[in-house]
Amino acid sequence: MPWQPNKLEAERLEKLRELEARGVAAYPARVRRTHSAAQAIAAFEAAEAQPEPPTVEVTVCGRIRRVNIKGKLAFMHIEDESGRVQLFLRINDLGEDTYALIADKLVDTDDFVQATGEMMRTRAGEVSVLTREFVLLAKSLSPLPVIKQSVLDDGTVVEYGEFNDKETRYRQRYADLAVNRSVRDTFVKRSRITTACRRFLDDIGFLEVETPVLQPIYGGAAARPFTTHHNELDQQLFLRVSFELYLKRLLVGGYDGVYEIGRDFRNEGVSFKHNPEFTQLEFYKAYIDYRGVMEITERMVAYAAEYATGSTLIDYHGQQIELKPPWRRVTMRDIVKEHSGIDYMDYPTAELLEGEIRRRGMQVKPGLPWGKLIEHLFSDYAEPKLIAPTIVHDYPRDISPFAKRVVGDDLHVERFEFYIGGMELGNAFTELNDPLDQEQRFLDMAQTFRAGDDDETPLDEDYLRAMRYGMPPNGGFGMGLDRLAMVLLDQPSIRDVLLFPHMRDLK
RNA sequence: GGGCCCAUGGCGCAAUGGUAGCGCAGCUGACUUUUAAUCAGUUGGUUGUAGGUUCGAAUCCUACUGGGCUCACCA
Repeated sequence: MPWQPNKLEAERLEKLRELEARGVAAYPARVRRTHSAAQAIAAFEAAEAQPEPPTVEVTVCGRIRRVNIKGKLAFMHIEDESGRVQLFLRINDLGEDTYALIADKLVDTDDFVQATGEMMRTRAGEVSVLTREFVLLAKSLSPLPVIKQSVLDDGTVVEYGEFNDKETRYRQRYADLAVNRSVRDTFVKRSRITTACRRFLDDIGFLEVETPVLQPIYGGAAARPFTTHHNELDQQLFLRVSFELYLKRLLVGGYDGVYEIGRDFRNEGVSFKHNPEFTQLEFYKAYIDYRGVMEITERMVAYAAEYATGSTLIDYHGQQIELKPPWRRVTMRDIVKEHSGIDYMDYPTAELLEGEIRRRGMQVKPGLPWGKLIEHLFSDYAEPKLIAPTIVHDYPRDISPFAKRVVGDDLHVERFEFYIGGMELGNAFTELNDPLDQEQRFLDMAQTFRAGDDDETPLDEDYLRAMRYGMPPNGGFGMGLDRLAMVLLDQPSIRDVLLFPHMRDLK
């Protein structure tokens, strides 16, 4: 659909024509910046503190956020990533032609400009650029939503007006970012969370790797995939649902510790904590078991919190949560018993457990495997209560095809998930490295699938071959980085930590 | 996919079946230290789309589209 300028846009187009008529380039190629807004102010304040303050000459660039024309004098605030700085613009300093661009309002809020001059302080005390040269860098044709700000004496910024329509903000994130400072901050912090995890793992000897996104056989998680097709090879491909099987092949290859941070794709429901593509962090480390993974997990999450927010004490949905290790560790059996009153070991088959669940009035799909029933009990009764960071370990074997059995316990495997703020953030195991056991698990899962559980886990022969060459014992870990960001940054929806969340087509 | 709620100028909102208004932004004018600048004047709407009820619909009904919350599946 071609652009249909609205009234405000038509006015700006008219200004664009007038600029052209006056020989002013609206989108010049040359630009020069000596200081960011924050640097310009800092440099002036440093100079000011000296006994004989030197002059501070700057060229700053940014987007105009406020214009106040007072006859032959004008003020502007321009904003770059570092913050805002005021321009002090007088007809005497700029000359009539340049000043006319401002006085005739050919330059608007939202335009990008460049200003050169000496730093000074206005009568009201605001550090400003006494602008001598004023250059339009980029004309804005569509006005952004207007939010006025006032700064109180204590430095708090009060905003008047808002741009708060969630749909428009998600669909036009660029506008959301341009207008809402706090949104910009959120994504800076999210980036720092990723950096922190990467740095933490690098520092303890992990190797960052990249594995295929397009996979002929998907696996590693119980999830429905997106399918695609390679035309030239005439090959059906799946977008990965996890990295697990490729990363563990690398341990066979001889690396002791590998991790990947990247996108997983799951063709399932969308909700406040599910997006069709999401960022996953997985690592696998040889010669440790899930106890070792627990330790890494606690330290990594605490490190990320500290690095991104400055503290391991976070505020999530009004609750204070301390992330400093050690975290509570509790078995699945104990946590389910604690919150539901059911000791599922008293009901060691699916039939018995389903009967007990129904007796207590819970709705549950008939014919679920034992482990799935336990998961339901857990997520209904226990999960929402796990606000403080909690490691829940020793999962039912029949829902965990890649984890080793707990020694002397046929029904449980060495697996844990960890919960913060009542939300699952990650999943980890002592990884299965017995190729024959693994093959049997694949076959069992296929059986379950045929029995009606619709999360297919296809048999990956190549993965089994890799394992037959010998895989070192290892601990593995997967975590949704988006969810970690939600918790650390106190955001209510995964869409608030995704720059471009998935949205339905507009028809 | 089910349930509930929402959709009105660029943005934020009003109008309880009877003339679609307000603030900000915009536009015109005044103003050489303002800062949510101020003062005077002023433009802009087929009320998400398509039907229906009614003398009359932003308002009531139906369907559709998009969004939010929630339940189910999942990380």
